[in-house]
Amino acid sequence: MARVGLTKERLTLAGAELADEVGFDKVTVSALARRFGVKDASLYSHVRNSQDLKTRIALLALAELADRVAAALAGRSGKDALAAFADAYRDYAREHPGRYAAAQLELDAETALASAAGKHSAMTRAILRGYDLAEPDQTDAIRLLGSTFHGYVTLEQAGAFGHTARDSQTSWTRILDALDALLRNWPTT
Amino acid sequence: MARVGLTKERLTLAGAELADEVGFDKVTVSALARRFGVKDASLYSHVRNSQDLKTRIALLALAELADRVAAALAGRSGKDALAAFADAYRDYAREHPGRYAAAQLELDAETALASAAGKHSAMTRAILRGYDLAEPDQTDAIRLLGSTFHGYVTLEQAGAFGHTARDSQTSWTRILDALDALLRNWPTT
DNA sequence: TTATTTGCCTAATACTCCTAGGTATCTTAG
DNA sequence: CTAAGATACCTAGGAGTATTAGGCAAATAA
Repeated sequence: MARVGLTKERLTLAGAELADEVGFDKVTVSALARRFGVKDASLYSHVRNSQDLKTRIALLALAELADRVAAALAGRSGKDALAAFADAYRDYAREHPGRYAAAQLELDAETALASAAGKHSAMTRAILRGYDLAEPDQTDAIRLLGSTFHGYVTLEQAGAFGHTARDSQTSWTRILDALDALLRNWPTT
Repeated sequence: MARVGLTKERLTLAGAELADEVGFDKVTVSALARRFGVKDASLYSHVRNSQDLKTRIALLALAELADRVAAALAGRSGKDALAAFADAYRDYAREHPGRYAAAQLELDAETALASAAGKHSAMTRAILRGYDLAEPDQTDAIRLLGSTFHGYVTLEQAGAFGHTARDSQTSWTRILDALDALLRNWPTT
């Protein structure tokens, strides 16, 4: 019996690929074992359980996404940064729907701290440097941006924007324009 | 063996309650059977399968949500309507997290047509009547609003806004202010 | 080469989903 | 009011997934 060479890392990566192919919720220990041509039980030397596997995939996705966003953001500011951030986000979700869904997995406090989640919020805050917003408006604006991007990407993935004449790419661009205008002219209370 | 009196409707409602208690993804045929004190197999006289049960819960949630939004929207326009719509949405999600998750279930085309989904998009469009927006800006604005509300509610539910000083209710109110300002002053290309 | 680690296996239990076929309870027509 | 039919719920059982325990063989270290 030739060994296949399983490791945490290979399982996590294969799990992420599987998620992109069939959906994150269909990533299962047995499906992954099947993919490697080994028995289910063999995976348990490498991951604690199904939840552990999913968490690892989620952390992988968060890290990948953070890297992409960081690269996109480098050297940009103002609306350029806003668009780069948003596009990095959306592109990742479109290229890797399963991984994106994985990144949405709610992590326990400890795991979240060890994840790239902190990096994400720092980067979101960085976008606003190009706009003149003080606290607490800044926090509100961050929440608005995060909500809008996440919501758009989720709804787009669910096919919500595919059934009308207006194509999704155009709406996306116009929404970025609108958000930019809003940030430049944030209403005071 | 006294009969419990199962029907599609009671199963669907109990499924919705179960979803709110333990999460939509944990709504299972066996859990529901346990709740009624009957055997798993007994449910299959009333629902076709697990997917059918989930779809019914989703349709229930969509209909309930549409009713709430319609009631909230009645007699309001402009920013009032915007806030009423958004609050109805968010309140429903907070009171019924499982149902709200169910409403996100992707339905096949036929089921979607028979659902309250059409009513939802009509109502979203109705909000914009108080603002001076022509097509295709209107479609873009609808997508922005839908994305932001859905994204905010989802992230809030995931606990994303609970760990900083700024409380979520305040951000929500300010974001509605900001969106109102944006709609009143939609940037032209 | 031997000793040790460890990668993968078999075996077994539990839970969920679902089908087939049976029995008991309700409903309704005569 | 009773017999006939419909149907609510049951038992039995097969298939897939999650997980644990313990074993053998392949890789690695001594």
